[in-house]
Amino acid sequence: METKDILSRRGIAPSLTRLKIYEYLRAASHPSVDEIYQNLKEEIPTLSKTTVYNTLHLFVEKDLAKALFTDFSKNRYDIKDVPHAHFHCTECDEIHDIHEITPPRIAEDAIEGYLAKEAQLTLKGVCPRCRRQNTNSQ
Amino acid sequence: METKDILSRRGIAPSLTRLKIYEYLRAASHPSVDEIYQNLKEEIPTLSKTTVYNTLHLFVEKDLAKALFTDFSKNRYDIKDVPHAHFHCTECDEIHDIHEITPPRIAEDAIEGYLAKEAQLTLKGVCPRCRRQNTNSQ
DNA sequence: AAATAAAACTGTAATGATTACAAGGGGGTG
DNA sequence: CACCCCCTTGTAATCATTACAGTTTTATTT
Ligand SMILES: [Mn+2]
Ligand SMILES: [Mn+2]
Ligand SMILES: [Zn+2]
Ligand SMILES: [Zn+2]
Repeated sequence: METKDILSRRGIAPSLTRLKIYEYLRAASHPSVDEIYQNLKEEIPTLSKTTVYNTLHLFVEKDLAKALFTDFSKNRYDIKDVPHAHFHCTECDEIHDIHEITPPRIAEDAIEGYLAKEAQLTLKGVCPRCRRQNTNSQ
Repeated sequence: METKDILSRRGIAPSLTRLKIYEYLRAASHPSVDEIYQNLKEEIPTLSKTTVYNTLHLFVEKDLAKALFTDFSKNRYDIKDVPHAHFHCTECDEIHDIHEITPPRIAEDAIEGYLAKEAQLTLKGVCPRCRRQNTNSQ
């Protein structure tokens, strides 16, 4: 399906800016607002960072994207897609998709009294590349 | 075990400030830096917010506490204790412990190439109190 | 095609969390 | 008492995010 249609079907007008932000988010790996902004402003020189914020908020509201849970100070975003876990490398701060492990599927009423909508599973540790570098430099 | 000993055995000098911060963190529910600061400065009028930051960083480094993964702008902290999941209410922004569900126990080498150290499982939705309020106000 | 209204986008300023850094202070050791 | 270490403090700088008002673009109506 075309990006244009993905946005339209969620009631989002498919402006050029929104298409580009959506496609960047889809292709990149859990980018921050600033990463999106820095990269797209080459193509769209008039782009404003506020627009990136606005657009991501819109995507999250319309359930096209989600903000990742992290413990560093800037948010990362991800396309809503097949469920998967995330691995947060504490050395390089990259976030990798882990499809071998999935967050448990929680029914909305699984926890007495609560209304559960979404589950995120995040692992923390050292990624393959950083492990290799550590070994080599010893 | 006394708080003093808990700190000492990790190689942390048990100063009054550190004891109080540790005990606040233990008793409170996933406080932010500012919450800890605001509450403790009644008892310790000379307390500096920098000290709260320093102390929490130290606790995390020494594996006494951990920073929670969230998608809002200020970090929340938790005592390292029995594994449990967290529920993040999108209405009131409170974080509740969920002991009925636990993050999967991941072996260090569970994912090919990675070194996994820790797993956090976070649910998102509406907490019981906010659900009741929503119903009442309709 | 001009007029109008709605929506999208921009730039700047304000806010808030976090970090950087340099200096103050207090207790133990010689 | 002098010295040192490390805990603590206060201020300034940095960075992410939000608030907001104004401008541009797009769609709709006349
Ligand atoms: Mn992902
Ligand atoms: Mn907890
Ligand atoms: Zn890495
Ligand atoms: Zn709530």
